[in-house]
Amino acid sequence: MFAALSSPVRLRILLWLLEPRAHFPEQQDGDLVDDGVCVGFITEKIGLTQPTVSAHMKKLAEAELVTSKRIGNWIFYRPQRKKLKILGNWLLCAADNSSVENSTK
Amino acid sequence: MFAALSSPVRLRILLWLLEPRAHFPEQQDGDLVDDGVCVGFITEKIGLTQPTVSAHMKKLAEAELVTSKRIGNWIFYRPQRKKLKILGNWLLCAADNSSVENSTK
DNA sequence: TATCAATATAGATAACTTTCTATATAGGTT
DNA sequence: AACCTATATAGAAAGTTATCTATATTGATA
Repeated sequence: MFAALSSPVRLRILLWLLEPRAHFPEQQDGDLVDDGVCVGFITEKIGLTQPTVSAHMKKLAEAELVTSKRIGNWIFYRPQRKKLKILGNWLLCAADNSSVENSTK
Repeated sequence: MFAALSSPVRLRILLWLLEPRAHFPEQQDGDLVDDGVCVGFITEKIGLTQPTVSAHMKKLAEAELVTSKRIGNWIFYRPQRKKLKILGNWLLCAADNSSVENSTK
């Protein structure tokens, strides 16, 4: 998870996905919030090639920070807010020294 | 910060530093909690060479996840709990950002 | 069925990271 | 001062990651 977040490109994309209406135009075939953002929009905004973006999205998905959903030709990526909250709480917990030594990573 | 945490070795070390009494023997010249843990202890426990550990500690320090303090010959590393809390809260905040949240927990 | 459009996969290359060995530095001790 | 001990820095080799171009896959459409 930290590895997935450690790339500035991926972190930027994830933050965009968390507030899709602030960063992307409306989509015809899928709702920005309910369905996610299509790869084409992300590719255009980040300014890298489409295969590179695909690879980044794969890593975010493997870390379960996003989920994907196909509608027609498009694949929509949506952030997994629950996962981010778990990570946030885990950090707070670790910072407070609450003798939790889990290694479920 | 995420880059610093993305190495399993560094994450492990940081978690040890957060609970030093659970993971290290007492030190003569510095208190495990108040002063931090010396590089020698960390090196022995992680099973890498001393220069490698030094490099890892440098990265953690550059990310301000630890601070260092010299006492005599030793350098003691102590975790920056405040920084971890800031990161944890930032993640929680980012996760909550957008308006609509489907509660499929 | 042939074609198109959106995304994924494969493979190559460059850049970065991790680790090591050897050596330097800085503080303490004799 | 000379030496010892703990940690840092330098430099090289190996492993990993990011990026590209070219191609494959998958679903929609004419």
